[in-house]
Amino acid sequence: MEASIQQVARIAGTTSRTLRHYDAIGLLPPTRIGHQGYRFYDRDALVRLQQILLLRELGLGLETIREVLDAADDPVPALRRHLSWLDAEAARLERLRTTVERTITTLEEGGDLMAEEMLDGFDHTRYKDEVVERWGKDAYATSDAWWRGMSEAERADWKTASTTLAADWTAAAQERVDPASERAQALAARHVAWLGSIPGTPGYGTAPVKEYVLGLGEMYVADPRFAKNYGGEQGAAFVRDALARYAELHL
Amino acid sequence: MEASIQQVARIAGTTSRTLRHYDAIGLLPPTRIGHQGYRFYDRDALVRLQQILLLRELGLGLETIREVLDAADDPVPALRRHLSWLDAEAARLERLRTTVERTITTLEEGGDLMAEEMLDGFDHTRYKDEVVERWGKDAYATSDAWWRGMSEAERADWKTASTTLAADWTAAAQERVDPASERAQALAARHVAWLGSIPGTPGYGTAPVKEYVLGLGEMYVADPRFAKNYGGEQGAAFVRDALARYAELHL
DNA sequence: CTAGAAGTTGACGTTACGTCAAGGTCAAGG
DNA sequence: CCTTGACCTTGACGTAACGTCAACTTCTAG
Repeated sequence: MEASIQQVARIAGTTSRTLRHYDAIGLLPPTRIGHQGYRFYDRDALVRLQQILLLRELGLGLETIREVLDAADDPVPALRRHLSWLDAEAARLERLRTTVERTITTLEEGGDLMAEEMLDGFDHTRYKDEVVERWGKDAYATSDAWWRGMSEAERADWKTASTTLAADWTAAAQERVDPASERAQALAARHVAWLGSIPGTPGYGTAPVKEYVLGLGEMYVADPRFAKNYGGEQGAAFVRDALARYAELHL
Repeated sequence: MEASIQQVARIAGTTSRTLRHYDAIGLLPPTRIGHQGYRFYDRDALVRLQQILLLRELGLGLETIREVLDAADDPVPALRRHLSWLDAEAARLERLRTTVERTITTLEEGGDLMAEEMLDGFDHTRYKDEVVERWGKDAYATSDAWWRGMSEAERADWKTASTTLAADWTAAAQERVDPASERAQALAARHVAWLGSIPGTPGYGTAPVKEYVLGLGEMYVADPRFAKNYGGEQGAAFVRDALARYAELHL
């Protein structure tokens, strides 16, 4: 039993264009090609098409589908991989959601789009809840007061310094420097000194508390808002590793 | 203060290619272009770039970003729209997850990829839990026994009949027929008769129970596994409406 | 003066088709 | 026999947001 391209498309609930596409990429060649060039499909082809469409609905790419079907492989491992991909995507969306909501809140409280950026170097304010929970209300209140007490010019200077630091981190990370190298450790020293200059930091006046530094490092990696200051997740991981080593040796 | 394309890219944590792209699509033209064709950006451009990147991280498209920034519009509505898009995406992923898991289960229980398709017309087995809960263990057991008792040939015939019915529904839906029209109601009659021919269906022997038919209609729409048999959500909604009307008038 | 770093403009590749465009094939009806 | 209409064909462009050469020019430091 043979069917034309249009008939097959209707039966399977897709379009003739899709079938031509699958032919073009070699995923589903027609059973027979008439002297006029018309494509004809038999029952086996229809079965394969159904499998393709099934897998496609699960969200797999055509290339993956081809591998699964052609290898006559057990499709379960591929499906499991796909499952974890779905999970990763869901997690990403959830993070986006959180960020968007936070941005909306910021805007509605009177901030402009840049208000978020302006605080880039001043991580605490954006993590009020976490900071309060982990380091106490006083730490937050102190640094908050310090921040609010600065003049515009002072803030600008301070921001420049922190931006420069972040840029240097990013550059080092992009050059794939070893976190244990002198260069990275020098940056870590600057970073720690910078942290120590912020009133409210645990250990302010002497040197920041080791656990505080380690915790910050993790936060840089875990949260995209921080991570982006250091060149994404990779960069943040580099910062975290360098800071961790520095903290172990010197704090 | 001016900076070259490369410098700006590093500061903002992006690439020069991206900046050229933004120039090309008119999203962020450079402040000045040197006699050599080099692009130079000033502080304002950098601010705009930061805003662009911020919005981009939230998942907005460049076109949307342009609208938000150029209209000097309140970005909150756009962000809210984006938020609901994110929600829809999350829901979609969740559905996919469920389906993939179900497929894995099916495969591990010894079914092949087609086992899922083979049961297309025989909805009950795929909804064992729901069916049992709503219509009782007996209904499920009866229809299951009936299905297993058929020969391959009988199943093939039966499948053909149900496939044809689904195809007819799909065609009618695509032609935007009115669910109350004669054609749609004739299909509904066939559908109800078909349901009535399945042992285990509530009302088997006489006519299917009205609530059962209505419930099925909702399930067709709600679950993509059913919906696809009738040409997607739109098609399933058509089937549901036609069935609902038929059930009200005749059951 | 010359290497190397950085800049430029094309242009193709990516995903899975949708959507014309231009034209050949086939069955039915006048 | 001719037309109409349905169905088929092969291109080829468009999509989102750049990555990645390629080929060439310009700037900067030794």
